[in-house]
Amino acid sequence: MARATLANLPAYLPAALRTLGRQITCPKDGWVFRKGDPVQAVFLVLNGEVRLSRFAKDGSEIALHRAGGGEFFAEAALNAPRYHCNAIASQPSTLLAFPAGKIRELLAKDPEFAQQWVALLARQLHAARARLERLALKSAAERVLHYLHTDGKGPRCEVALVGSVKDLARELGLTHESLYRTLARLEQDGVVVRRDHRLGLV
Amino acid sequence: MARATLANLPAYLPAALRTLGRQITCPKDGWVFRKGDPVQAVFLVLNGEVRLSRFAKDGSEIALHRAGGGEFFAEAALNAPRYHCNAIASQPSTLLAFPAGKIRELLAKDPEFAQQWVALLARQLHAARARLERLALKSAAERVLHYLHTDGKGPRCEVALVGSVKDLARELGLTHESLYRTLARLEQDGVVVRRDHRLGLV
DNA sequence: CGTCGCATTGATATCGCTCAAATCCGGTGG
DNA sequence: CCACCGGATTTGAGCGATATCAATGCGACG
Repeated sequence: MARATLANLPAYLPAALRTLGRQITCPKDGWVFRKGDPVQAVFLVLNGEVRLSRFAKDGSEIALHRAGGGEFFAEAALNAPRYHCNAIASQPSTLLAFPAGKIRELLAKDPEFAQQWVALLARQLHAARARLERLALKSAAERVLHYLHTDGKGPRCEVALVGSVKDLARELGLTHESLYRTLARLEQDGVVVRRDHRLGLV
Repeated sequence: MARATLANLPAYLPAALRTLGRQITCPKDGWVFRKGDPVQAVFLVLNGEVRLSRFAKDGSEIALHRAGGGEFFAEAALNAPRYHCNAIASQPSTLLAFPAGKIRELLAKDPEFAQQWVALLARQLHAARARLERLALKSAAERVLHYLHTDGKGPRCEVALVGSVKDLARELGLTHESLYRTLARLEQDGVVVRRDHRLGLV
């Protein structure tokens, strides 16, 4: 039952939303919504991963965003009548769906919620801009170092390589072969270190 | 005097902010704020460009974001006590500074403003993700066509080339030489047309 | 009239992409 | 327990598109 998920809820989830989410599960490659569907909800990923994407005319899929555990997605849909991209689970996932109408109502009536929601959007915007700046870099090594500087934790700018290196390659807009070679060269040059499933500077 | 800038204010600027901004000018390479400074304001670029950056240990500057005319920056600072990056003018710039305290107050007390602010952030997030999708494309021609499809108006997907082509090149993550060649080839192949200062399909 | 920045085109170099192959590893089923 | 399989990882070779460097023309502006 839904209450069992309360333990998994992220700390930054606005209090007003804690009882509003309807839990849904999605198998790998299952569709959460499709481009053009009427907007009904905003989502929070509890487990798994959902990718937002569009399909080019040649059939190739272009990812706009990947939302992992603890992340919202489709927040920007609040002002739109229809979704403008597809949401597909990259892994078996459990989500919380928050009715868009309720959220609009809260924004209008609950100042505290509005502040929390603004903070949430600002965080996402910040992350998107960092990624944008990263993709504008021309060399693979620059992108890796930019990633460490913006997403790394602690003095060593360490990041956990949670999935496969191929996933990181997608995040950086590189082929996995290029990323392997770049990581090998950076490590050989003493710029980064890989240990266990962590990557850091020095 | 500050009132003279009212004509330049973007249409999407929430009404509550129109009298709140303090205009400041910044020379090229002038600092707007530094990492660690207490957060005092959120900014809107009227003219010029401001880059948000950090400095790596080796002294190299890593850009997190560049904000151009009509764009806000440091909106995410509303929730933080101190700025977490540097803001430096890449060109001589004029900005509007909105006191962070006032904005927090408005968010708490003015539901209409809160909704407008949320809509503003959502629009920016949407635009950022569209650009992300574009930068993930590998070929210059694909990026140009994606730009026309997403930002173009009307059946011909026409866009006005407001600034220099160099500016568009930067937006697309290309050198201006590559963009010139790509546009020439696309036009020669009958895919796009350039007339006056407009670019469109067919 | 000189200077400056944008526009345009040419020549060359470079870096990442593509195709290819070998190895490793975990899981699965016999 | 072992054979097998699929996916991730890693390295190699070559190509091609874009970056880079360079040169010229052009218009604006002082």
